[in-house]
Amino acid sequence: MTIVLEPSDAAGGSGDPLTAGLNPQQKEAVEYRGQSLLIVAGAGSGKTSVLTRRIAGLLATREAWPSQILAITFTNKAAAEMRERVAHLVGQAGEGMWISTFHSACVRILRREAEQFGFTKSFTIYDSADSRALLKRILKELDADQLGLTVSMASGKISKLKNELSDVESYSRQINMNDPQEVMFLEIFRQYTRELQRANAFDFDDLIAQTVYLFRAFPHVAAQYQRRFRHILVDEYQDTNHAQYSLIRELTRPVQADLVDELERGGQFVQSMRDGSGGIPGASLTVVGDSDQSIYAFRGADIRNIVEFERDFPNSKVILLEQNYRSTQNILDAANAVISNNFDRQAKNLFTTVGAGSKIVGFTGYTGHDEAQFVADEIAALHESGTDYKDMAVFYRTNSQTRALEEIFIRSAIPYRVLGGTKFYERAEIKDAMAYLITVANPADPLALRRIMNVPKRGIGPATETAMQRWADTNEAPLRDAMRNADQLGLGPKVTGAITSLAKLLDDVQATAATAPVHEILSALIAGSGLVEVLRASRDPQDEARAENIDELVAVTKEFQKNNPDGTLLDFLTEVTLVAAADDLDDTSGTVSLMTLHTAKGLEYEAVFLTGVEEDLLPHRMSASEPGGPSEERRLFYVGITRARQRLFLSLAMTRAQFGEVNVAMPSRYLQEIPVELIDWKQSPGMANSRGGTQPRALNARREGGDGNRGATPRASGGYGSGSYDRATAAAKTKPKTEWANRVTGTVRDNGDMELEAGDRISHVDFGEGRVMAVTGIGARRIAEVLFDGAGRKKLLIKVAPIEKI
DNA sequence: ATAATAGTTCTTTTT
DNA sequence: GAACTATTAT
Repeated sequence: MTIVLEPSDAAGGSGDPLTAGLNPQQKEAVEYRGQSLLIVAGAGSGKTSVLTRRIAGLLATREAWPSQILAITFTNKAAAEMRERVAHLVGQAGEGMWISTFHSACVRILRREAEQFGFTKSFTIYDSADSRALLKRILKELDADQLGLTVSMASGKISKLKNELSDVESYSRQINMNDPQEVMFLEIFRQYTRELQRANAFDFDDLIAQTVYLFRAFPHVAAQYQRRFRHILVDEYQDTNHAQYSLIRELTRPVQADLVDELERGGQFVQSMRDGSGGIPGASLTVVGDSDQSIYAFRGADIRNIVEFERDFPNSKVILLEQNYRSTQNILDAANAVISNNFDRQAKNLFTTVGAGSKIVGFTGYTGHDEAQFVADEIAALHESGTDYKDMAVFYRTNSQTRALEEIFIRSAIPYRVLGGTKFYERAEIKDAMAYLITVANPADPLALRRIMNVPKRGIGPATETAMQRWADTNEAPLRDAMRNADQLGLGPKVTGAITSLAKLLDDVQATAATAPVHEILSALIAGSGLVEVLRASRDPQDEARAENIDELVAVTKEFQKNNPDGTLLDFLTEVTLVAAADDLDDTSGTVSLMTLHTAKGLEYEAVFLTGVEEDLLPHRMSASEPGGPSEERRLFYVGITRARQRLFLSLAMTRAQFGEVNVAMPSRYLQEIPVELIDWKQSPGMANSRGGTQPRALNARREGGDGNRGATPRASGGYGSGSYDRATAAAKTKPKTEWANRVTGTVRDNGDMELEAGDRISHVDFGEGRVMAVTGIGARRIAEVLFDGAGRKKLLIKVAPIEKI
């Protein structure tokens, strides 16, 4: 993403390149010097530019060394972009700054200081799935479901407590000991905490909370960082939670004279930093945010942090950026109208000088697929008229909405990529391979060890595992030792052999881990365990895809080693765990981006499709019961709208398939908040409802699809046995549109080498009959341009489109 | 110990 | 529709 700053009327050709082209408010935000500064930056107001120029200014004037700057961003991607843009402005002078996310910065600090409080620097990080797995074990052991406790309740509550900086001790003091459920939860919390400590692991929330704990418990440690960071800048401040807020508070605290003396004795340079009392004054703090874009309350983000900033940090300067350099006035009018329905907000009105622009386009489909087809058609049309695919994005509220979109996009030969969602690293086989790496990096972690114990199958079942656990408990030794001493467990010779050889493999690889490159460690583990070998030998076609995924992981480690020649296994594991959905964005060349509204924050596109604008989806059903839920959902909608530069499309469906069943959907309440004259409805909710004169293409399609005629011709021409052909055909008859649900194996339908040329007549599941106008592309990417009798012109990917020659 | 089958429950958003 | 659980049969 790039934010282009238009020269404003007020700012003229001042000589300073850092403020050239800025409006007066932006200029002030770059140049203001003081203890604390709040920049209230409306969507598209050029805040990234302001922030980078502010940093560049500090460096260029020698007010700060790079090492004295700490900038916190929301994603690693944003951090990388900021670093790049600062480098662009000041060149080499920017090296040594800390620009990272809260989590990455805390990992960096914790790795250095872990030994201060009972961890080693090789700690691992548990992602949400890992901590859920751990909680699951604990709940089962305690029979907690008897009291109605679930894993998601427990993990949600623990996360919330940690975000509030509560630990087991402080929580135990505030509960009602007569409520067995609360007592049970406390026990779960206690065991969870103990297990993490034993495993030498932190969960996501710990990374922040434990850093705060570290600073509070060890003032001399905190003093080092307070001395070091003189300028702290925080982006997306409205999304900070209490723990993150506290971290900032700790970092900006002044250092008392006696601690400065201690630093000095430790060899740190402090002389010119001391103030009158001999201490070091607190770092200067700049925060940037927009309370209208606060969308992470569910994760503990506290909007009060930004609203009450002036109270928290007295004598703060506040600068308001309201001029928008991104969107057309029509889009901004819609955004302003929507957000003004949130009553408890500070007044703010975005404006632009670029003009009204096109109207917002609205569309109501009969089904989610119909809606997706609309999106695909509009994208094709935009592409034809010169908009690059990479400048278009499709947003949705829930990840499950991708299914229909992907299916239609594949058929329509629209190149796309999904950001976030079921990520590469969440796949079971990747988690398996990663667990091998974790056991080598952090032998204390029993969770990872359990995961790989019987993967691939070695005949080590639950019974064997409990036997080992029992040995470990009685000998007060880690699980790994139980494996090394498998012969003492009194198990069968086959199992014993399997255990000892796994233990040997892990020990052998571990011995090389300090020096060997990451990809060699991984390859050794894969070769030694037979992980890929077993998958390759399987008849299940999905296993082949899984094997390829693991190969891909090896490639990733090679790439990592190339980019970080000194990178250790721990560095690799950390990086992988902390990547965010939007971090994946890098080479989006030539593809449409699909993502949730949450990952869309901070990005911008020429054309934006906001899909599923329905009640129970946006606002989401779950938000209704939460305090502040509907307002937060409205902000989410607002965030989506304001991502668009030129074109905005709002779409919804009359019916939506959710968890198997088809439900009737109602238009979102937020649609009515947009002035009618701003929207040009291609098919309004009313029109779709009446099923009257407008072309009911989806209904046509249904009838066509159900006539049973299509099943007569084989469409799987190669690679599949007759059994799978039958199944595919049967499935196609009843539910033709769910064929692509399985993305592990790629596309199930395969027209193979179907020959088509201009003039042929074909029949399509959705669009009925039509005539081929042209065929372009080669091989698997052959595309047919078809003029359908009822549905107009479409482009189809021949290989996978549900079509037949007639 | 494992593979296959049938039944269950749920899904918001994410570092 | 998927992911997990419980119950079978091998």
